[in-house]
Amino acid sequence: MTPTIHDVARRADCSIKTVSRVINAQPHVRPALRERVEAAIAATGYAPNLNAQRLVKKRTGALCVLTSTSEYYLAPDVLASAIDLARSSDYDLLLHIDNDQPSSRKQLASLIAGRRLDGLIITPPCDTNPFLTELLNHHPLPHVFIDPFNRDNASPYVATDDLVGARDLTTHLLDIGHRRIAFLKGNPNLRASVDRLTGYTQALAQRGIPFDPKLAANAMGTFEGGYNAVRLYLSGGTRPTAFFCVNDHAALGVLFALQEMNVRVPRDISVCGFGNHPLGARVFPGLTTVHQPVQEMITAALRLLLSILGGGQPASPTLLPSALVLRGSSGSAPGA
Amino acid sequence: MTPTIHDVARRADCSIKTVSRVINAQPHVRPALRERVEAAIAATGYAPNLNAQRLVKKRTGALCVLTSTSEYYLAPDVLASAIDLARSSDYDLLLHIDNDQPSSRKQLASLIAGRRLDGLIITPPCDTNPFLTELLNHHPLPHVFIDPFNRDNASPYVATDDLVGARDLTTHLLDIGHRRIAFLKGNPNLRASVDRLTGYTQALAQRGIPFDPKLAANAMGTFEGGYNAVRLYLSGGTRPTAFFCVNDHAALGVLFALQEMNVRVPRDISVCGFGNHPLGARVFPGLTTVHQPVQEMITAALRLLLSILGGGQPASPTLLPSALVLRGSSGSAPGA
DNA sequence: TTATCTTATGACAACGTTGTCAAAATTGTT
DNA sequence: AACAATTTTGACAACGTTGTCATAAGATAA
Repeated sequence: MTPTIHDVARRADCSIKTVSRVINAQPHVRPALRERVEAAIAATGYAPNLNAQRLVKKRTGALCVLTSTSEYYLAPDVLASAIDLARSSDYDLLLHIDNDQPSSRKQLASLIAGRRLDGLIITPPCDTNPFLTELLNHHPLPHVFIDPFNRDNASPYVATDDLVGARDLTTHLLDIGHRRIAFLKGNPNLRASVDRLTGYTQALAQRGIPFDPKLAANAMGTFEGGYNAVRLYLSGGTRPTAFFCVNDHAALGVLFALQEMNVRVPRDISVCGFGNHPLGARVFPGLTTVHQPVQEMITAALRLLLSILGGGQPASPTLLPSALVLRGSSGSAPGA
Repeated sequence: MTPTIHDVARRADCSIKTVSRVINAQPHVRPALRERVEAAIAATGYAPNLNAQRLVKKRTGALCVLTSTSEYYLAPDVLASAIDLARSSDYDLLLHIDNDQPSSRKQLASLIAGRRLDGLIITPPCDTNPFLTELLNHHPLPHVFIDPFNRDNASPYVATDDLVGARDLTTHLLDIGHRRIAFLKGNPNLRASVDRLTGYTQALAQRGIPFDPKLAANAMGTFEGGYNAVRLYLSGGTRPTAFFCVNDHAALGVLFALQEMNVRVPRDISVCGFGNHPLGARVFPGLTTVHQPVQEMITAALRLLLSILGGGQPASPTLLPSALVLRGSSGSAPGA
């Protein structure tokens, strides 16, 4: 039988309450007794029963990261630090993949309406899922957004400065002689997509280069989208000298298509992505991109959530900086 | 205040036990009363308190996938089906990234010795982590291995038939004319690494081609390992006509190095990986590889674990088939 | 020493479920 | 109609903690 607090108390010849005090590092236990209890804990191999604690403390002890399969690269190593952080605050970190399918909805409802969570971290594009909004309306739950579409929202959030990142990268391309830079747009329901496009146009405007709508095509932010966009572009008349893609997935599609068509990158055409997905460092040539601190965003969001749960004040939104990552896929414009 | 079973009972004018019966779909409730209770549940928005249930049922309600950051591609979409499956059996699926660092160890100990889990799924190379073994020795916990190093182990496991996969791919390379096929080895503590090498040598043997130890170099199963191995090989005398890498990570490193050195793939040298990591479909040329059904392995392992927890018999080990995935990175041997 | 204040300790009732078992209600049998 | 057999229902004690509050034990002051 696994030992309970009673076994420890009996062994240390004291009350269960005293053991409880020792476990929870509470004051009002004399050193001698404290030691006796600690010895008893060690001897019995006692560990407090989580469910009993949670029951009386009225906490579920679970937080959840709500994510869609598509947008972020949430591989375990990215999550590791968040899992770590959560556990050190005595929370389990769950993961829910919200694909808006019936089964996913049902489970989401069971999580939220079933009061199985203490808090929620919502990554895009889940923040624009009306089913979720509805659910949260009826069943209030502390939550934090990552990169939400609507920043005027009352809920706290963490985001990257996509606009500046995109502007900087575009400016860099202009600096190395590019004048015809195509922008491959993404999902317009994502804050990041919109901001990146804005950053692109702002950079052009700063150099007095008119925005040419023909240079802004839709790639849906997917590999296939990027791939198809290139096929379309290169069959047309004037080529761009660079493709700036709303994210790395699209950029990899572009790269693939160009290499397939024997277009030399970056000699003939430069390719840039956004996000600094690990894949970008594995393809040849390495993908020039903008680093988006996904891991930092998640841990920042979790920290925010924990501070809310801890009764802290509703911390102010955080904007994390992005940073250029220059690799082989970009270079001077042909003839520049 | 969130409603409890008492609120429902009061409203339905019956005992809490009856409500409990209805919740748990147990017999011995007359239809009329059952309906009244259901109405009361709907009216109050009642959902049972998980911790109370788990406390009395003596379950933690948590399973954990133990993974190392390196070996498998456990992105959320791969985990999605397992998370789904777990939740439909009323378990939370946790994730622990075991990097054998002090902090990771501490948390692993807290999970296992603290009896915070009902079961464990262990992915390689965690199965060879002595700290874990020790921990499980002292604190027995139902667990299932994925691709364990030692298959004679008493614990049930799920694995892929790496040997056959590697043999098939090697045979394919032989079929299209390759004779000097380099094999880039991986972590010798991984069952998969060993089996893949064996598959390679078996295929050679079947065709009467002697195994040349010079053609078997160590790439550690990493991108950098593959990259460095190529640099080493190509500076030497006779080139291989194909590189068969223990996994896709190494293969991507090989591909990168070759492209950097202007070696044409597959015209000059073919490159193959193992695992069918999503990256392999995103690079140009697409990576020829062997599909390893990671998602199926995880769900199979979970199903096994659930059946054990459900008191089923210790189901027999499962070997899932692998399958060739031929893409652009492999082709006929030069001059063949 | 005695009165007073502070600090330690423990009894006992929560927390919200499910399991056990006895009692009540219903059904079937003669 | 009376009795037995069955089904339905509920009272109450678990489960293993923490919080409340009363009391016991020390420390301090006179």
